[in-house]
Amino acid sequence: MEHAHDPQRTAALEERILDHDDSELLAERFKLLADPVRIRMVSALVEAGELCVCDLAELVGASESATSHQLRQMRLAGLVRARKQGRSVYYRVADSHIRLLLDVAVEHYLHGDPR
Amino acid sequence: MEHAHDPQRTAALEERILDHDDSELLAERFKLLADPVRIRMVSALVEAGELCVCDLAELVGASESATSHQLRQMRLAGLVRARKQGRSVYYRVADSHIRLLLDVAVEHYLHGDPR
DNA sequence: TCTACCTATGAACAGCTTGTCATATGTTCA
DNA sequence: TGAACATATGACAAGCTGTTCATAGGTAGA
Repeated sequence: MEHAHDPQRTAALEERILDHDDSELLAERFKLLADPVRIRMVSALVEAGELCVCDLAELVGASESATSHQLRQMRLAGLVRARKQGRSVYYRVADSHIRLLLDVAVEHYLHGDPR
Repeated sequence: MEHAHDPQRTAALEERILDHDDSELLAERFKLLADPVRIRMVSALVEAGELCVCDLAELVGASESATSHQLRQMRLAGLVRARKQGRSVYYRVADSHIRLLLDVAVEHYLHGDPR
Protein backbone atom coordinates (compact mmCIF):
# COMPACT_ATOMS: atom_id res chain seq x y z
CA MET A 1 0.00 0.00 0.00
CA GLU A 2 3.01 2.23 -0.21
CA HIS A 3 3.24 3.79 -3.59
CA ALA A 4 -0.22 3.03 -4.86
CA HIS A 5 -1.38 5.79 -7.08
CA ASP A 6 -4.84 5.68 -5.63
CA PRO A 7 -4.94 3.63 -2.42
CA GLN A 8 -8.67 4.04 -1.94
CA ARG A 9 -9.43 2.79 -5.40
CA THR A 10 -7.17 -0.24 -5.13
CA ALA A 11 -8.56 -1.09 -1.71
CA ALA A 12 -12.08 -1.03 -3.10
CA LEU A 13 -11.00 -3.12 -6.07
CA GLU A 14 -9.39 -5.74 -3.91
CA GLU A 15 -12.79 -6.88 -2.70
CA ARG A 16 -14.21 -7.22 -6.16
CA ILE A 17 -11.54 -9.25 -7.91
CA LEU A 18 -11.31 -13.04 -7.75
CA ASP A 19 -9.64 -14.22 -4.58
CA HIS A 20 -6.69 -16.59 -4.49
CA ASP A 21 -8.71 -19.76 -3.98
CA ASP A 22 -11.18 -19.00 -6.74
CA SER A 23 -8.49 -18.05 -9.22
CA GLU A 24 -6.59 -21.22 -8.34
CA LEU A 25 -9.68 -23.32 -8.99
CA LEU A 26 -10.43 -21.64 -12.28
CA ALA A 27 -6.81 -21.90 -13.41
CA GLU A 28 -6.91 -25.65 -12.83
CA ARG A 29 -9.97 -25.94 -15.04
CA PHE A 30 -8.42 -23.84 -17.79
CA LYS A 31 -5.22 -25.89 -17.56
CA LEU A 32 -7.19 -28.90 -18.72
CA LEU A 33 -7.91 -27.12 -21.98
CA ALA A 34 -4.46 -25.56 -22.25
CA ASP A 35 -3.03 -28.39 -24.32
CA PRO A 36 -3.77 -29.13 -27.98
CA VAL A 37 -3.83 -32.90 -27.50
CA ARG A 38 -6.32 -32.69 -24.65
CA ILE A 39 -8.44 -30.27 -26.67
CA ARG A 40 -8.60 -32.75 -29.52
CA MET A 41 -9.46 -35.49 -27.07
CA VAL A 42 -12.32 -33.50 -25.61
CA SER A 43 -13.46 -32.52 -29.08
CA ALA A 44 -13.45 -36.15 -30.19
CA LEU A 45 -15.29 -37.32 -27.08
CA VAL A 46 -17.89 -34.59 -27.46
CA GLU A 47 -18.48 -35.58 -31.08
CA ALA A 48 -18.43 -39.32 -30.52
CA GLY A 49 -20.12 -39.47 -27.15
CA GLU A 50 -17.88 -42.33 -26.16
CA LEU A 51 -14.57 -43.74 -27.36
CA CYS A 52 -12.10 -46.42 -26.32
CA VAL A 53 -8.50 -45.50 -25.64
CA CYS A 54 -7.04 -46.96 -28.82
CA ASP A 55 -9.55 -45.26 -31.11
CA LEU A 56 -9.07 -42.00 -29.28
CA ALA A 57 -5.30 -42.31 -29.54
CA GLU A 58 -5.52 -42.88 -33.25
CA LEU A 59 -7.95 -40.00 -33.73
CA VAL A 60 -5.82 -37.43 -31.96
CA GLY A 61 -2.57 -38.78 -33.30
CA ALA A 62 -0.93 -39.64 -30.00
CA SER A 63 0.52 -42.88 -28.67
CA GLU A 64 -1.77 -45.04 -26.60
CA SER A 65 0.44 -44.54 -23.58
CA ALA A 66 0.37 -40.76 -23.86
CA THR A 67 -3.37 -40.93 -24.39
CA SER A 68 -3.81 -43.06 -21.32
CA HIS A 69 -1.75 -40.65 -19.23
CA GLN A 70 -3.80 -37.70 -20.36
CA LEU A 71 -7.05 -39.56 -19.76
CA ARG A 72 -5.93 -40.41 -16.26
CA GLN A 73 -5.24 -36.76 -15.59
CA MET A 74 -8.63 -35.73 -16.95
CA ARG A 75 -10.31 -38.54 -15.07
CA LEU A 76 -8.78 -37.46 -11.76
CA ALA A 77 -9.92 -33.92 -12.48
CA GLY A 78 -13.47 -35.11 -13.06
CA LEU A 79 -13.46 -34.06 -16.68
CA VAL A 80 -14.08 -37.51 -18.12
CA ARG A 81 -15.50 -40.81 -16.92
CA ALA A 82 -14.53 -44.34 -17.83
CA ARG A 83 -16.63 -47.38 -18.55
CA LYS A 84 -14.99 -50.74 -18.76
CA GLN A 85 -16.20 -53.32 -21.25
CA GLY A 86 -14.19 -56.38 -22.00
CA ARG A 87 -10.61 -55.46 -22.71
CA SER A 88 -11.53 -51.94 -23.71
CA VAL A 89 -12.23 -48.88 -21.61
CA TYR A 90 -14.65 -46.35 -23.00
CA TYR A 91 -14.31 -42.71 -22.02
CA ARG A 92 -16.83 -39.91 -22.20
CA VAL A 93 -16.95 -36.28 -21.15
CA ALA A 94 -18.35 -35.86 -17.66
CA ASP A 95 -18.02 -32.12 -17.20
CA SER A 96 -20.57 -30.12 -19.17
CA HIS A 97 -18.87 -26.87 -18.21
CA ILE A 98 -15.73 -27.80 -20.09
CA ARG A 99 -17.87 -28.63 -23.07
CA LEU A 100 -19.39 -25.16 -22.90
CA LEU A 101 -16.01 -23.45 -22.47
CA LEU A 102 -14.71 -25.24 -25.54
CA ASP A 103 -17.82 -24.29 -27.50
CA VAL A 104 -17.48 -20.64 -26.54
CA ALA A 105 -13.80 -20.63 -27.49
CA VAL A 106 -14.44 -22.32 -30.83
CA GLU A 107 -17.26 -19.93 -31.59
CA HIS A 108 -15.23 -16.83 -30.82
CA TYR A 109 -11.71 -17.72 -31.89
CA LEU A 110 -12.39 -19.92 -34.88
CA HIS A 111 -15.74 -18.91 -36.32
CA GLY A 112 -16.18 -15.57 -34.69
CA ASP A 113 -15.15 -12.03 -35.45
CA PRO A 114 -11.57 -11.29 -34.43
CA ARG A 115 -12.59 -8.55 -32.04
CA MET B 1 -5.84 -47.71 -38.67
CA GLU B 2 -4.79 -51.14 -37.57
CA HIS B 3 -6.73 -52.21 -34.57
CA ALA B 4 -9.46 -49.60 -34.63
CA HIS B 5 -12.62 -51.12 -33.28
CA ASP B 6 -14.72 -49.37 -35.86
CA PRO B 7 -12.58 -47.93 -38.63
CA GLN B 8 -15.47 -46.40 -40.51
CA ARG B 9 -16.72 -44.58 -37.48
CA THR B 10 -13.30 -43.22 -36.54
CA ALA B 11 -12.66 -42.13 -40.11
CA ALA B 12 -15.91 -40.20 -40.15
CA LEU B 13 -15.11 -38.68 -36.78
CA GLU B 14 -11.71 -37.53 -37.87
CA GLU B 15 -13.28 -34.92 -40.13
CA ARG B 16 -15.49 -33.52 -37.42
CA ILE B 17 -13.03 -32.99 -34.61
CA LEU B 18 -10.81 -29.92 -34.27
CA ASP B 19 -7.73 -30.14 -36.44
CA HIS B 20 -4.19 -29.68 -35.18
CA ASP B 21 -3.91 -25.99 -36.03
CA ASP B 22 -7.21 -25.05 -34.48
CA SER B 23 -6.56 -26.98 -31.30
CA GLU B 24 -3.12 -25.40 -31.08
CA LEU B 25 -4.63 -21.96 -31.39
CA LEU B 26 -7.30 -22.62 -28.80
CA ALA B 27 -4.80 -24.17 -26.41
CA GLU B 28 -2.70 -21.01 -26.54
CA ARG B 29 -5.71 -18.94 -25.60
CA PHE B 30 -6.61 -21.22 -22.72
CA LYS B 31 -3.01 -21.18 -21.54
CA LEU B 32 -3.36 -17.48 -20.88
CA LEU B 33 -6.04 -18.25 -18.33
CA ALA B 34 -4.32 -21.35 -16.97
CA ASP B 35 -2.50 -19.48 -14.24
CA PRO B 36 -4.02 -18.07 -11.04
CA VAL B 37 -1.91 -14.92 -11.11
CA ARG B 38 -2.90 -14.09 -14.67
CA ILE B 39 -6.53 -14.81 -13.84
CA ARG B 40 -6.40 -12.33 -10.99
CA MET B 41 -4.74 -9.82 -13.28
CA VAL B 42 -7.43 -10.17 -15.90
CA SER B 43 -10.10 -10.04 -13.22
CA ALA B 44 -8.61 -6.84 -11.81
CA LEU B 45 -8.26 -5.23 -15.23
CA VAL B 46 -11.82 -6.14 -16.14
CA GLU B 47 -13.09 -4.61 -12.91
CA ALA B 48 -10.90 -1.53 -12.99
CA GLY B 49 -10.87 -0.92 -16.71
CA GLU B 50 -7.29 0.24 -16.49
CA LEU B 51 -4.45 -0.14 -13.99
CA CYS B 52 -0.79 0.72 -13.78
CA VAL B 53 1.75 -2.02 -13.18
CA CYS B 54 2.48 -1.19 -9.56
CA ASP B 55 -1.19 -1.07 -8.54
CA LEU B 56 -1.85 -4.29 -10.40
CA ALA B 57 1.13 -5.95 -8.73
CA GLU B 58 -0.13 -4.93 -5.32
CA LEU B 59 -3.66 -6.07 -6.09
CA VAL B 60 -2.71 -9.54 -7.21
CA GLY B 61 0.03 -9.95 -4.60
CA ALA B 62 2.94 -10.42 -6.96
CA SER B 63 6.23 -8.58 -7.34
CA GLU B 64 6.36 -5.77 -9.85
CA SER B 65 8.91 -7.68 -11.88
CA ALA B 66 6.80 -10.82 -12.05
CA THR B 67 3.80 -8.69 -12.92
CA SER B 68 5.72 -7.01 -15.70
CA HIS B 69 6.80 -10.35 -17.11
CA GLN B 70 3.24 -11.63 -17.14
CA LEU B 71 1.96 -8.43 -18.70
CA ARG B 72 4.57 -8.69 -21.43
CA GLN B 73 3.41 -12.21 -22.16
CA MET B 74 -0.23 -11.16 -22.28
CA ARG B 75 0.65 -8.11 -24.35
CA LEU B 76 2.48 -10.19 -26.94
CA ALA B 77 -0.53 -12.51 -27.10
CA GLY B 78 -2.83 -9.57 -27.74
CA LEU B 79 -4.73 -10.08 -24.50
CA VAL B 80 -3.92 -6.67 -23.03
CA ARG B 81 -2.85 -3.27 -24.31
CA ALA B 82 -0.61 -0.70 -22.73
CA ARG B 83 -0.93 3.05 -22.52
CA LYS B 84 2.02 5.07 -21.34
CA GLN B 85 1.49 8.14 -19.21
CA GLY B 86 4.41 9.76 -17.48
CA ARG B 87 6.40 7.19 -15.59
CA SER B 88 3.50 4.80 -15.40
CA VAL B 89 2.13 2.35 -17.91
CA TYR B 90 -1.56 1.61 -17.78
CA TYR B 91 -2.84 -1.74 -18.95
CA ARG B 92 -6.29 -2.76 -20.04
CA VAL B 93 -7.89 -5.90 -21.42
CA ALA B 94 -7.90 -5.89 -25.22
CA ASP B 95 -9.44 -9.29 -25.93
CA SER B 96 -13.16 -9.41 -25.28
CA HIS B 97 -13.23 -13.15 -25.88
CA ILE B 98 -11.01 -13.81 -22.88
CA ARG B 99 -13.32 -11.67 -20.82
CA LEU B 100 -16.24 -13.82 -21.91
CA LEU B 101 -14.39 -17.07 -21.25
CA LEU B 102 -13.56 -15.90 -17.75
CA ASP B 103 -17.17 -14.87 -17.19
CA VAL B 104 -18.47 -18.23 -18.34
CA ALA B 105 -16.02 -20.07 -16.10
CA VAL B 106 -16.83 -17.94 -13.08
CA GLU B 107 -20.52 -18.39 -13.69
CA HIS B 108 -20.31 -22.16 -13.97
CA TYR B 109 -17.54 -23.14 -11.59
CA LEU B 110 -18.01 -20.57 -8.83
CA HIS B 111 -21.64 -19.51 -8.86
CA GLY B 112 -23.10 -22.29 -10.88
CA ASP B 113 -24.46 -25.72 -10.20
CA PRO B 114 -21.74 -28.37 -9.85
CA ARG B 115 -23.09 -30.39 -12.74
C1' DT C 1 -3.71 -72.73 -20.19
C1' DC C 2 -1.29 -69.97 -23.44
C1' DT C 3 -1.22 -66.06 -26.25
C1' DA C 4 -2.49 -61.78 -28.11
C1' DC C 5 -4.59 -57.66 -26.94
C1' DC C 6 -6.03 -53.32 -24.42
C1' DT C 7 -5.10 -50.30 -20.90
C1' DA C 8 -2.61 -48.43 -16.80
C1' DT C 9 1.34 -46.93 -14.50
C1' DG C 10 6.02 -45.68 -12.84
C1' DA C 11 10.48 -43.86 -14.05
C1' DA C 12 13.26 -40.94 -16.62
C1' DC C 13 14.00 -37.20 -19.56
C1' DA C 14 13.44 -32.86 -22.30
C1' DG C 15 11.16 -28.62 -22.78
C1' DC C 16 8.54 -25.07 -21.01
C1' DT C 17 7.00 -21.74 -17.19
C1' DT C 18 7.45 -18.65 -13.71
C1' DG C 19 9.66 -16.38 -10.29
C1' DT C 20 13.87 -13.67 -8.54
C1' DC C 21 17.76 -10.82 -9.00
C1' DA C 22 20.45 -7.53 -11.29
C1' DT C 23 20.42 -4.11 -14.39
C1' DA C 24 18.86 -0.89 -18.01
C1' DT C 25 15.72 2.68 -19.82
C1' DG C 26 12.99 6.50 -19.46
C1' DT C 27 10.43 10.02 -16.53
C1' DT C 28 9.49 13.49 -13.00
C1' DC C 29 10.89 16.72 -9.82
C1' DA C 30 14.07 19.38 -6.99
C1' DT D 1 21.98 17.79 -13.52
C1' DG D 2 21.06 14.50 -9.96
C1' DA D 3 17.94 11.56 -7.37
C1' DA D 4 13.98 8.88 -6.83
C1' DC D 5 10.66 6.42 -9.22
C1' DA D 6 8.06 3.18 -12.63
C1' DT D 7 8.64 -0.24 -15.79
C1' DA D 8 11.13 -3.54 -18.84
C1' DT D 9 14.21 -7.10 -19.70
C1' DG D 10 17.85 -10.74 -19.64
C1' DA D 11 19.84 -14.54 -17.13
C1' DC D 12 19.33 -18.01 -14.16
C1' DA D 13 17.08 -21.59 -10.96
C1' DA D 14 13.28 -24.35 -9.51
C1' DG D 15 9.22 -26.54 -10.52
C1' DC D 16 5.89 -28.35 -13.63
C1' DT D 17 4.31 -30.87 -17.93
C1' DG D 18 4.08 -34.14 -21.42
C1' DT D 19 6.24 -37.80 -23.81
C1' DT D 20 8.51 -42.24 -24.26
C1' DC D 21 9.96 -46.63 -22.67
C1' DA D 22 9.51 -50.61 -19.96
C1' DT D 23 6.49 -53.23 -17.58
C1' DA D 24 2.40 -55.04 -15.32
C1' DG D 25 -2.61 -56.32 -14.90
C1' DG D 26 -6.69 -57.94 -16.66
C1' DT D 27 -9.55 -60.00 -20.55
C1' DA D 28 -10.87 -62.74 -24.71
C1' DG D 29 -10.16 -66.41 -27.66
C1' DA D 30 -7.62 -70.58 -29.38
